[in-house]
Amino acid sequence: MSAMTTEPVRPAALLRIGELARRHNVSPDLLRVWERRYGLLSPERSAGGFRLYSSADDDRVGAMRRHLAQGYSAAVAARMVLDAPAAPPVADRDVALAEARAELGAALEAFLDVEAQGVIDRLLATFSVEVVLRDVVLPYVRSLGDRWEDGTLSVAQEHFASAVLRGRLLGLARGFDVGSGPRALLACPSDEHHDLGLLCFGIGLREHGWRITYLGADTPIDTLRDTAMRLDCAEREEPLRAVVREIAELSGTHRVALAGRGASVELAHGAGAGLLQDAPMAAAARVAAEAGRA
Amino acid sequence: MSAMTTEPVRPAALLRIGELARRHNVSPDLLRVWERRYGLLSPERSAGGFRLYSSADDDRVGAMRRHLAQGYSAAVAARMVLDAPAAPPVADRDVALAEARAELGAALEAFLDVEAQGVIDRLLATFSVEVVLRDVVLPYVRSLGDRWEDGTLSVAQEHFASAVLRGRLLGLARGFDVGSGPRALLACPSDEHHDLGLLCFGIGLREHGWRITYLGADTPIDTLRDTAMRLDCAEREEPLRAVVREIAELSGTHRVALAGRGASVELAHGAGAGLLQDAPMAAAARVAAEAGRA
DNA sequence: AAGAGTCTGTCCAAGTTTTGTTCACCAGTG
DNA sequence: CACTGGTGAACAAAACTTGGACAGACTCTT
Repeated sequence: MSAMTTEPVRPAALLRIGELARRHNVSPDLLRVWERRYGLLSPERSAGGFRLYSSADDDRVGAMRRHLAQGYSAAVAARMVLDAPAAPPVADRDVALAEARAELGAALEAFLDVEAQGVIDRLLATFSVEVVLRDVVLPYVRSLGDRWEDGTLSVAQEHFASAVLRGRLLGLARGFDVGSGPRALLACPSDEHHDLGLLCFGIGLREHGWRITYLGADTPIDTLRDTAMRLDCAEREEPLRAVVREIAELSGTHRVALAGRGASVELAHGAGAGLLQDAPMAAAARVAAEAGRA
Repeated sequence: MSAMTTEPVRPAALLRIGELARRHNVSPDLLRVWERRYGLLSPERSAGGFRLYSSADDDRVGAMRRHLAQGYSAAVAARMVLDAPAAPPVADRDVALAEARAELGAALEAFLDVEAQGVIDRLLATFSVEVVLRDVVLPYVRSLGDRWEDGTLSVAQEHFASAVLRGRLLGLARGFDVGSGPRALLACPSDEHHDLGLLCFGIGLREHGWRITYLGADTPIDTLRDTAMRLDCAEREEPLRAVVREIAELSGTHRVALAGRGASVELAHGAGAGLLQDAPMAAAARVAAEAGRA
């Protein structure tokens, strides 16, 4: 598991009921009642009889809360949690991913940090990074954008969701420049602040052995040029419009590709740059394959 | 902070109980009781029977306190400390921190992701989150800003460093809304894109038991208001200027504080808001303490 | 549409455990 | 001598336990 917190080891991390309750924003009474009625939890006991919960119990409470947030009744939710270990040979992968997407959205839009992180943890434990990004994170990011334009989503919800996802993605970006593959310099142009797609693309390339230098949102074209020169990097990607002349210049010495909503065939052609029209993860795979062939 | 120039913390230096207690802001009685009940410490004795603590004991007390702050009960915390392998001692804390800061800067400015991550890993293994943020990350972020204005640093370097640090900080922000403490809603106002300081402040508050909802950079004032209403949150922070009227309005129903370079006494006063002028980590400690007293 | 039954989270009360502090009294240190 | 430390017992507050009662929201039946 790649994205652990700072806690080094915790085999014996036992929590008492108050702390577990606090961590999930739930009352201690409720935890006891879930134990009594549904057998959801089976904590050890201290010498004096206090409940001591393991991290497995902790996970179960998180799952329970997620299911409740989805609208399941407590009894059903508990049953689902308890049956879960038997279920992970998930009947249908696509269904599981779709459900996860919905859960992730529900959690993020209700500002439930812990639950959202739990969904991502579970996904990463079951599926590859590529699949998680391609089939859950990116679709959700796209829907974020759409619904933000609609006004269906508040700016705060969009910001919160972005912050949580950016944290996870940057966590996955550890070791971005390790290895000996070709190097990609990734940046969004000036005034472009939506960098999550680019970040996913970078992680995708990384999975194919590339080294990434990630500059992120709102990067002026000339600092990009300078950095491309300075690093021995051979590639770059970026989404937008009227820096065509500079891009054209740069594409003389480096391979440049445009991507994202602002990119078009004409724009790319005019700048002498490549165009990435496919989805980020697919584009990453393709680019890596092409570079390998060359 | 510790102007105890009497002794330069030689590894062989043995502390008596009063000094150890003072260093950790804990009563001597408590140290004795931790020793008797949990066997946490095993000090040597002076000829006359006084306890003499080694630096390993010193570390154990620090670890104990950290676990306690995380919500573990004393018995469990002690067991975790005793089960964990002892960390190798650090010769001189301040020197180590200064060196780490230099290393971190060098790595980031040379676009060396792995090295930078390694420095942070090492720091977090040795020091508490609060210390690392206060004495390494925040000073470096500040110098980033300064040198960016100077032109000493390229935009790319600044962007890269920000991205790496933001990733780590957001990683530390996991479980931001866990618990039952007061809730803080954190955001930078519109057009403010430097959120690292705010993020550190949030982590600091978190360490003191607050729940955080983090919206990040460039958040319009009205979405902030709506979200403050929607969550039961009682607090908020944010750095800037001509949304004074809206802030004034909001400060009627919620506690509001301004911070950062754009904040001034007049501005805060005009908006009926508080002002955080001290360093982020200190401000976090202070705010938490004040709220606790109230 | 009213009533009965169910589900679910909260509240209560009396008793126990855990944990930090206090106290009384004596001893070591400088 | 003034101050700090050692010991052990007692203490008080916080946290927890058990078992049951209970109110609000549903669902099902009549």
